Amino acid sequence: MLCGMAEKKSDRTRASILAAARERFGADGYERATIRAIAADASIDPAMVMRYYGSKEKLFAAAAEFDVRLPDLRDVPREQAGEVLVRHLVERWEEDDTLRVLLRTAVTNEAAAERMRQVFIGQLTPAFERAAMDEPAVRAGLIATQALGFALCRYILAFEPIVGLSTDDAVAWLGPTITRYLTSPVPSVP
Amino acid sequence: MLCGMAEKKSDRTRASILAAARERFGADGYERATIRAIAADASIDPAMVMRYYGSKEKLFAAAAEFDVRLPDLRDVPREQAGEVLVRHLVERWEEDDTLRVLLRTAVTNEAAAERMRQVFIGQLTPAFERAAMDEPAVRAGLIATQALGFALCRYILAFEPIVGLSTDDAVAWLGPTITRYLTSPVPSVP
DNA sequence: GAGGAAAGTCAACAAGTGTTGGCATATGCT
DNA sequence: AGCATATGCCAACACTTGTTGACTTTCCTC
Repeated sequence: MLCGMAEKKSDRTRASILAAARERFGADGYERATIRAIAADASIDPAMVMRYYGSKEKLFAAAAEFDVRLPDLRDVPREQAGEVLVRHLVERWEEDDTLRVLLRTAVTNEAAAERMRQVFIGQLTPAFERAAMDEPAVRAGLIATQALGFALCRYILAFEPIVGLSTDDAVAWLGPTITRYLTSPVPSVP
Repeated sequence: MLCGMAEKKSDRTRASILAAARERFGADGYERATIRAIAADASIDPAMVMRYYGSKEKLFAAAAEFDVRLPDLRDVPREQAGEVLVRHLVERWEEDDTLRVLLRTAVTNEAAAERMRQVFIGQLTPAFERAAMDEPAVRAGLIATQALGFALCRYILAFEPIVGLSTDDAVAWLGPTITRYLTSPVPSVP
């Protein structure tokens, strides 16, 4: 078999290591997710993990690679922007566990926290800037508080009333909040 | 010195251990906060920590002892309830680092997560029940998402736009959200 | 002051961590 | 075939962790 092909053997194990890493990091956090456990999940020797990714930190960096893939908010009217954004975020959260990895680890790992800042401030702020909003950074931050708080309570802390919400329920509750953070004039504090 | 007095020597070191533990747990999370580091902060031998608290888990349990001390919401009109609650929570957060300890650790430590559930669902829900609200658990959960998300972004992840908010700013922005979660009729999802 | 408990120190253990180098195996090319 | 390279496993390392037991010092009571 001539190996210009994409399907090399090593690529498969590389990928299975990454999958196992994501699961473990997401379930246990950075410190408690051990290389040995990840290797066991991938049915492989711990040394292989080092061979392929160099170190635990680099493996984590690979596992936490992420892009929010924001929808273009200029297409939707301001009053629906909140609901569109919430639905996008919740669905994104549900389909991809990378965000859960990031959330679990960002609390104790500075590199993960930095990436979180990049994603939620660094990607949201310019998007709002393009939509010609005032105070785009503050609005991005506020939306991050509600979105991350929801994810924290739903996926990490498992608050029953929040876990029990359907996607539609969540959108119906959170949508207006996000809309207000997007559209409300900056409150003047006396 | 007759030792019926309250000021025994051991009580002081006990307290200094607890203070150091709170700081370390709050700054580093459960796993990275080592007994040795806590002991060093308290200028004491690691063995003393075990002598006084038995184990790391018990020390953590002592350090995470906490009560929200909710204000009585029956006194305030519904329209201001959100602002009152937010102001109370933010101030509580600012004055006492126990909540930060809890937040940092709850993400990886199941015992801390359980306590978080007790505090935010177990204490908030019955308070709303007493105030004769419908769906008290869901409302408690939603308020928890916004409150915890705010704390996460402000104290743990250090999102600059959120760190920069004054207490009054925070109340002005979050107050209406909490009020809506308290008062809005349950959205009907088709 | 003598006796005894309380408070603190020291060194060590057993277990688990990330990480490394050497050695076997298999795989693909000529 | 035979060689070279990629892939994988094993055993060990250096280190840190929570935890323990024996020893010394300090302090209070008699």
